[in-house]
Amino acid sequence: MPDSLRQFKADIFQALAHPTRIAILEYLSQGELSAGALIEKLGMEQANVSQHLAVLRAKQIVVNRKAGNQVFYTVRDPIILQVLALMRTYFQTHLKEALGMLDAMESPAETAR
Amino acid sequence: MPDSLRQFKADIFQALAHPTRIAILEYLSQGELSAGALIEKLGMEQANVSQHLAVLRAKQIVVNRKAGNQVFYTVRDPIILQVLALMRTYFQTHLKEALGMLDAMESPAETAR
DNA sequence: TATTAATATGCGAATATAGTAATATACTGT
DNA sequence: ACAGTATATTACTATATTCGCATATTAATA
Repeated sequence: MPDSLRQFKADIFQALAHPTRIAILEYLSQGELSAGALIEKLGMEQANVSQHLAVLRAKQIVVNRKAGNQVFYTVRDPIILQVLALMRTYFQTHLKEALGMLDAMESPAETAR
Repeated sequence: MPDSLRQFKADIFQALAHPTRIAILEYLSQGELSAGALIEKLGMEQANVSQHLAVLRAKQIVVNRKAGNQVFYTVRDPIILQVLALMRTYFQTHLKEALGMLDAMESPAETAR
């Protein structure tokens, strides 16, 4: 497989490699949402969410539809949602290590005894 | 879902977000390989490959086994390979756009006519 | 114990990404 | 045309990633 095709895949993964963008896709997995609805659900700055949406748009992971004042987003290909679902499984399998990492970050005092 | 868990997923995606690391995982999907074998197959600098292996190790996507002089790597959880397989499907579905992007990058003269 | 082979690590430069604040654009209703 | 709402873009700063080079580590062998 030529490197350019691997670059394509890597670019998709790169687009998924941010907690906010994962959150966006998880919300969109339930169906179409407007940018404003996403901003509200995420509780984040408008500009910031808009930039993350731009990243997802650039890689064509989401598509948008303008309706008057608003812009509605959907996940273009459900395969992306399958990937996220697989990652959920992966996460559950390795929950222990994951929590270990989190513990180590959040309560370093406990790890030292 | 708490953001910390999304961060965990994002970190995994981040680890996958490089063509060299994708290549490494694709080679390892066929079975265990030594670092040296990977370096040879990839045709890249030893230090560079080793660094990419370190990224995959840090996220526990691969595990290593020392055998004397050599270090053998394997993909720890086949779910990761399923994710890559899904991405292959995704890629095939969107091959046209992907090739469009590549064309645009590689032969800008054609796009301007 | 010195030498070589296999692999990993540290460092610096170049580039990419993320967040914030400010501004721009597009549409709606008056 | 004007004001207001929804969304996108730009500019800037801080931080992270990647690569090449040099060096360190570990094991095998002379």
